[in-house]
Formats: sequence, structure tokens, C-alpha cells
Amino acid sequence: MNNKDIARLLRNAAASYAIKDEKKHYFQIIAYQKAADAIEDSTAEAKDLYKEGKLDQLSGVGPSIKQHLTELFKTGKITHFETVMGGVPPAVFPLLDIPSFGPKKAFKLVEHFKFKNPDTVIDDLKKVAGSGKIATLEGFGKKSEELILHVITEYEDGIKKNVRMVLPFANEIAEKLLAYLKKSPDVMEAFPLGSLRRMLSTIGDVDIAVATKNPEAVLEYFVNYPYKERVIEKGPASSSLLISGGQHIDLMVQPPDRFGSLLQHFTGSKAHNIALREYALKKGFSLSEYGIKNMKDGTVKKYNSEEKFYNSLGLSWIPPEMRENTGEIVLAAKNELPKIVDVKDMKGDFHIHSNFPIEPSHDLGRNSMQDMLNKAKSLHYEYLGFSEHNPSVSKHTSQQVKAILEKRNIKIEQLKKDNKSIRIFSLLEVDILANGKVALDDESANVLDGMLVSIHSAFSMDKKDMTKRVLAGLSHPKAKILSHPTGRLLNQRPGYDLNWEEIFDFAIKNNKALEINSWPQRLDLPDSLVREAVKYGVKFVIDTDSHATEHMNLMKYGVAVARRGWLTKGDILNTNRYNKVTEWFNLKS
DNA sequence: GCCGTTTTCGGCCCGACTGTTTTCAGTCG
Repeated sequence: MNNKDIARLLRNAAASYAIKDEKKHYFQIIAYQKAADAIEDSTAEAKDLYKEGKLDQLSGVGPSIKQHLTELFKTGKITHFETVMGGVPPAVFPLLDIPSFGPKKAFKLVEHFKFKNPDTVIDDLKKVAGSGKIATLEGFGKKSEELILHVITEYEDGIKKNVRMVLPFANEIAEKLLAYLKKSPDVMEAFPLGSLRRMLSTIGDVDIAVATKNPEAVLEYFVNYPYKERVIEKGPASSSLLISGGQHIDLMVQPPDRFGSLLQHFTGSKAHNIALREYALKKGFSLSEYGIKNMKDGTVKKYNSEEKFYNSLGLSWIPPEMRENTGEIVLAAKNELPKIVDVKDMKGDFHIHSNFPIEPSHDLGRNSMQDMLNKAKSLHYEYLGFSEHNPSVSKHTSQQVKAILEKRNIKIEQLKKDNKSIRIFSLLEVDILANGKVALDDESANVLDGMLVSIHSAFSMDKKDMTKRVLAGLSHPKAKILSHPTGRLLNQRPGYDLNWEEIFDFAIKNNKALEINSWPQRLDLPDSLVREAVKYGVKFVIDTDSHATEHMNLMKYGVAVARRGWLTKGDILNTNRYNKVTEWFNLKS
């Protein structure tokens, strides 16, 4: 049973309570949902935490849920949940994945039409809706029947509640929409907000806030967006669209003098907003997108900037990437938020694949070393590290490999002479083989300035063996960086299991860095593990893993991961000047 | 059922929008 299954179980229990008696179980419902969120977001598997006796370190898991989970891992079921879910037909639960379906609506329909089979319920419901039988039900009508047909069709086309796009993809959708919005004379300011502004690795909906003196006109203009598929809703202050790719975009509008509270409200996260409002309530204030309401006299103060909004609560402004309710409010109250890294702090990139003919077993870059250097100069970098994949082991003898690397070094020496304004490192991305050895012999390794080591094969090892393998690879004296440490590919495959405590500990003791890889499908190390690692004192590098010059622009996404992990400049090696970096690579300059 | 820099008991964010109603329930963020 993995985290996703457990979260689903908790949500189903919450839904069952909502169906049976929502008022009576109101706070249990919230508690179950909170715990489900925490488990779904956790990088550690709940089962592992259970084995280590650390289940209660998940916020939202208290004595009762802990006991339930313990029972689940021991026996495979939770007796209490079986009681809670008793009497709720199993066919209710699959409907909860469909947008616009909540527990009550799903239950009413399943109950009335006596749907028994969870595997066919969606199809069964579609047939009933098509025959017009829903419109006559009490509490339903023609419009809601049409909506049900709509959302089921969309669901079958792959539009589910929890399908998320990678960050740069969402960014592109937002850019395109912003360009459209800015053409309207009524739009004074327009910003992407929500998870996009907080720079999450994957984005559900694209949220946009607009400041305007004419909300009606802006909303009307918005719903006429040329790429719209359908208007989901439209009111006086907000609207949602479904666009042709199946993504949701939400727009919220306020006059300019309320833009600060609007930004704050719509940026979230939900957990941050809830915690912030609880904090404000204790001081006698109630928060909303309209401003800050004084509970004593009922007056509402407006804020045109977010900074003023936070300041008036006695808090310093909190960077959006930190707004996840993981301690930021307490620190903001003490004015002790760390100064997190900025993309301008980056002075180089160690993970660059040029098209130098290195005969690797993986992919080669598309552009020449000189092209990559030119791009690095345009980014005002001080140094660049070339790190193509190691020459394929199966197709070369070790002498041949060494010859290729020496040839590459000659090329690099020439480039150093031709490019005085930038320094160059001769690195290599080397596979850690299944047996823990690196795919390069020592003699070849010695002609390099350093190695990035990474896993590219045999992913399905158990945690213990994989940890052993990674540590063996990383212990090579030339190995300085563990590249894309989890191996995850967003929306494609989860990362492999590692004992992170051991990895962090090893990295600190042996002066190794963990990479934050900026590649959109990777964003690896993930932000939550970055946050963990930095508490141990681990050092990082942020790289782009570029295979073409334009990929070097992706650095901002890696920096976003670092910001979400609360890293400061001092935690990241490639914010340092060249001399300090050479010291770290153990090179004499 | 969870949680604590006023609390180990007594609270628990705040609002938008839709559809079916004639004041509200359900869903969403």
C-alpha cells in the first residue's frame, strides 16, 4: 500500500462521513483530508515511516490516525474505516475523481439508480444521463444533467482532478494568456498566481490575477479567449475556462487598491492561507481577498501591495515559494526568514552536454562547445563545466576511452585560449553501474577535473541495495556531484528508493554535493528533499543538464526548486567565484 | 481528529460560483 492508496482511503472515509452526517463528523472529515494531503505530499513512504516509528512526524497524523495506519500495515485493513464506509455503496468512490462530483452528488445518483459495480459506474451513469433520467430527479435539472455528460466525456478524454503538467508547460500557457489579457485596455496588471507563482514542479490549474477598474469588461474579454474550449463558470469577480489542451485556467479580478490582498489570497498555498488566517484571527483580524477586516469594528482595510498586507499583520513579506505552512509564518513574525537564493546568484553550470563526439551509450548534445560557451557568456557566467556522458563501456577498450577524453581535453585547452572571459571545467557524467562501480577506469578519471555520477540503468533495486550502489559510486575520489539523485521523471516514473539519511550523511562527511537538476521533467532533487537535506548541512549544485544552448535558460526552474527548499546562496556551490570552486574540486589553479 | 510563542481543552479560514431553489446545498480553491 503506497502513499497514494492510503491518501485515497482516508479521502474515501472522509467522503463516507460527509454522506452519512456531515455536521456530526465535520472536524473528522477535515482531519482525514488534512492527513491525506500530508501523506500524498510526503517524500517518505508512510510504510517506511511506520517501520521506523516516525508516523507522527507527518503533520495531520495524530494518535488516532496513527493507530489506524498501524493496523493497516499490520493487517491490511482498518476496522474503523470499514465501519465508517459501511452502507456507502462502493460505486460512489470512482465518481469522486470526476470534476464537479463530491460525495453528496455521487451518493445521490448511485443510490437512486442502484449502481453496484465500481468498475462500470462511470459508464452506467453516462448512459443514464444520456437518456434524460437525471433531469427529473429532485435537486437536479436539465443543466446539471448536461454538465454530468460534459464532465464524464472530458474525464474519459483524460481530464481528471489530479492530472498535473510540468512547470514550464504551465508557464507557457500562462504567458500566452497574459499576452492576450494585456491587449485589453481594461487590464491594468496581470500576474500568474497559485502554484505557478509558488513554482511547484507540477501545476494543476493556471491561475491569473488582474487589477482593473472595470471587472465586467475584463471577465467578458477573458471568456472570449480564442483557445477556450468551454466556460466552466463566470461570476462578477472570477471565472474559469477549460482550454483546448484540457487545462483549467482561472481568472480573479479586483480593483487596483485591493490588488495586494488579491495576490496574497490567490497565491496560496491553501495550507499557508489557512495558517495565516488562524494567525490573524488570534490578533483580531479576518483575512480575505478584499483586505483585512478588524473584527472589533467590522472595518475592512484595503491593500494595493502584498508587502503592505503582510507587514500590517506584523510579518515580513514571505516569498511565494516559501508559502507552504512549514514554519514560514513564525519566522516572518520574528523577521528571521532566510534570504533565499536568486537566479542572479548563479555563476556557472556544471552539467553541459556538447556535441563533442565522445561516443556515449546515452545521448549526445546538439550544439558545439563553443556555442555553449557563448551562451554561458550571455548569461554572465564565470565558468562552465562540460559533462558529456562517459564513452560507452561496451564499445571501447579502456585505452580507447582514455584517448577520447584526452582528445577532448586538447579541445578544451584550445577553447580556454580562445575564450578568456570564461573559465572551463573538464567534467564528465559517469554512470554508476549496477555493481556500484563507475563506468570509467581510474586512469581515464584522472584526466578529468571531476565527475558527476548518476544512475541510468537497473532502476528497480530495493532501497538498501540502491543506497549501497549510489554510495559506492559517489565514494570515487573524482566523483564530486550526485546528479539527478532520485532518478524520477515527472508524470512518467517515480524515483528509486534511497536511504536519504545515509546519503546526506555521506555527502557531508566526504565533501560531495547533491545536484538540483533543472530539466523540467526531472527537477531532481525534489524540493521537499532539498529542504530535508539542507537541515543536515548538505551542499548543492544547481545544473541545467543542457543538451542544447537554449536549455541553459532552464536554470530558473532549478533555482525555483532551491528556493522552495529554502536554500540560501551559501548552500549552493555554483554561486561561488571560480577560485573557491576549484578548491572544492581539489584542483590547483 | 488534530493541535498549541496567550490554550493539553476548545477551538477549527473565508469566500466564489452554479443550479435549483425562493433561501440553500454542493463543490471548489
